Amino acid sequence: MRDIPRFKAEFFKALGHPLRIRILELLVEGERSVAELLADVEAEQSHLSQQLGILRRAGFVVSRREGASVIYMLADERIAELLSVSRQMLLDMLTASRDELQVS
Amino acid sequence: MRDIPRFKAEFFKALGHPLRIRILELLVEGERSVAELLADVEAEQSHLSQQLGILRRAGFVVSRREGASVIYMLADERIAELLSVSRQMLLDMLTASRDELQVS
DNA sequence: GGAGAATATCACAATATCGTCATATTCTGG
DNA sequence: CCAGAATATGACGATATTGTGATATTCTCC
Repeated sequence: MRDIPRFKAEFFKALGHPLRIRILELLVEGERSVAELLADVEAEQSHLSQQLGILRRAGFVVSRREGASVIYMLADERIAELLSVSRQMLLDMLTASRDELQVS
Repeated sequence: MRDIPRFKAEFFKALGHPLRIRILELLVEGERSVAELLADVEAEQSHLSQQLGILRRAGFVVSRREGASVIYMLADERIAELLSVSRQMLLDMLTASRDELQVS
């Protein structure tokens, strides 16, 4: 299996969009219908739906139909872990570059 | 600060390329010169250099010059953690979809 | 200082992703 | 069954990313 980097790159690429990150952050707090997501996010309905589709096909979220609406939830709790590790790394990077500016 | 999703997306986008993942996986094992990386990776020299630049600007790696060559290393040990979490999640996803095929 | 190794940058065609608008599908209530 | 709400899909121009080949830069050794 020499395609692991390819799969991993696909995995991370699916996280590489502000709207998709926003969606995942909302879903970390709990499952939500598309309408609820749409209310919390600044995006067109079709755009949201498309990004949900990308997350679904990448395996980050699962959906179920409930009457007229569709509910999305995280497919794996480790997604929250990924998001929080990245958040902490980002904060540290920002701090580091701020310190560098101080020095120079 | 309402641009956190934007920063996080940039962060993950920098991981969203097979060659960049490959580079990071090699650097998890220890620092390496560009020439050494080039030997372990199937890519043109200029392409490798460009992807190293992306990783450097994104803050994932740091480099130092040592004589005629340039040595790269991970900027943060948590990168190894990110890669291993993603690997495990990918394996689980593959297992899950294999099981689904069994059933149907 | 010049030749050549090691690395980085530039220019650019090929491809992929993004975001919008229009339209299709699936459900509910009457 | 029909109207309308909720969600998904298709088409497509705009923009970004990829990967290659050519060239620039930086270093070492003679």
